[in-house]
Amino acid sequence: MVKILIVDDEPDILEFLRYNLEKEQFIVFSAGDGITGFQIAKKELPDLIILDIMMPKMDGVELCRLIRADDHLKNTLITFLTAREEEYSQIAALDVGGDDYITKPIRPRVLISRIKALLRRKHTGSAEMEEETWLEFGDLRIDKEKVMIIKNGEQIDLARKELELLMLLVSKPGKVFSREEIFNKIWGNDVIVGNRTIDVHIRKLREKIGDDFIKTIKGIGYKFDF
Amino acid sequence: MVKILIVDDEPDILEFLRYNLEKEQFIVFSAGDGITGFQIAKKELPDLIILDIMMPKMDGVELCRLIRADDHLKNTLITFLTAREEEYSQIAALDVGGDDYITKPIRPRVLISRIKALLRRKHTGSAEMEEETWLEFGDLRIDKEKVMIIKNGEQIDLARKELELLMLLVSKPGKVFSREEIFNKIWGNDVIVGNRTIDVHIRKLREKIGDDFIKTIKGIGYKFDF
DNA sequence: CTTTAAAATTAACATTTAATTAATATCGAT
DNA sequence: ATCGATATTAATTAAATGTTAATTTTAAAG
Repeated sequence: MVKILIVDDEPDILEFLRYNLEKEQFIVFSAGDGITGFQIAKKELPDLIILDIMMPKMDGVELCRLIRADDHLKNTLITFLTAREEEYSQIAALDVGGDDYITKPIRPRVLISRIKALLRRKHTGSAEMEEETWLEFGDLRIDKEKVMIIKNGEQIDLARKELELLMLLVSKPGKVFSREEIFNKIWGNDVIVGNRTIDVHIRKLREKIGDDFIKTIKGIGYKFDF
Repeated sequence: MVKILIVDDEPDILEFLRYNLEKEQFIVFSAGDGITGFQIAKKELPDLIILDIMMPKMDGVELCRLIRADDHLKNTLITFLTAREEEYSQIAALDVGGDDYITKPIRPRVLISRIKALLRRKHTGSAEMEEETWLEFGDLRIDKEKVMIIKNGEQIDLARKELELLMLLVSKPGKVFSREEIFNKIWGNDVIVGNRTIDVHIRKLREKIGDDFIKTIKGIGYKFDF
């Protein structure tokens, strides 16, 4: 029986997670703040702890440090919950010893499959490291390794430049990339291509992944929006 | 005469499966929901039941539990149908006592060969889910351990480089291997060969195993696709 | 140590298609 | 309404890959 502890200050989220996890036969504990969470963790020794990053009193990162410093808990799996925007927190989270992070809004299927992947990884020891090479945004999955996307369950191949462009935009969701920046990163400073080239690639991408993801900021550039 | 029961809420899928199974001389029953499915199963005692995981009223996993709990049906073979995405369902499905699962979109050749393999396994009475050391892609079987290829039941001899190349691609189905990567893994960093060498080997492979399996991603590399 | 057949590689040429350009239309701010 | 920026579509280009056959290498057999 796998025990999971959830630490989050929002009751709605606690309830939502509890419901979805219990449906999958996990044993769920929950706490509304980091201090309580730490106490429960020490008592129950869960297999996995899901931590909200933003919390009053003690935030997730802080609690994670505590857990990693505790002899009985140091090997416990930790998954962070973060709002999509806080990408810096995500980095901090993994720095401080998190095993994974999940962005809000939480999608049950993603949540469950990530958790199971984590647990499996721990079980099988290590080296296997079934690295998830894909990113998921709503009904869009971007699989870099397979050079394709899955949109509504349908597989679509990308061309090289399309993939490069998409990965660039996706590397910082929400950030606006200027045309100049895109040229430099994808073509390099020296290569000279006409100024409609980017537009055409953007168009092909939109055709494949849908119009909603890539937004034009006129006079400035493009951004991947989600 | 082998009897197969299909339970799926999508009429299109039912019809598609029925067509393909009857073509193979199976006797086919079908039901549009779990409850009806269970009734038919008790009456007809099929050899194999194909269950869609996602269904209204009673989902496939639930029905599977029922079947496994029923004295007359508990040994019936069960194959799940899952969308490619629902990785976790697949795990749940096998947990709950499924014998196999097939991902949508369903490929007739794969379907039939999997079903036959299942039936064969049951007949030969090997009680335990013997670990399959081979990979089956439609009518192509690749046995990694025995290092041999069987196409349409006929063994194909591959030359050494051909085999190495195929094994490399198959080691991560779907992953795109760059030419550089292929060179490094098969020839080694130091050996220098002309740049059409890989193409020629790819061509010979395609000649032997069929054109559909190895896909070119221009500008990036090749992938084993199925 | 040849001989021989298969395999691997190279070379020459053909074909494919992603990437780019070009031409024209549309948009959006002022 | 105008102008600069972006969108769209189709045509073109250039690079990558496909194909075939000839050549070289390898390995096995005599």
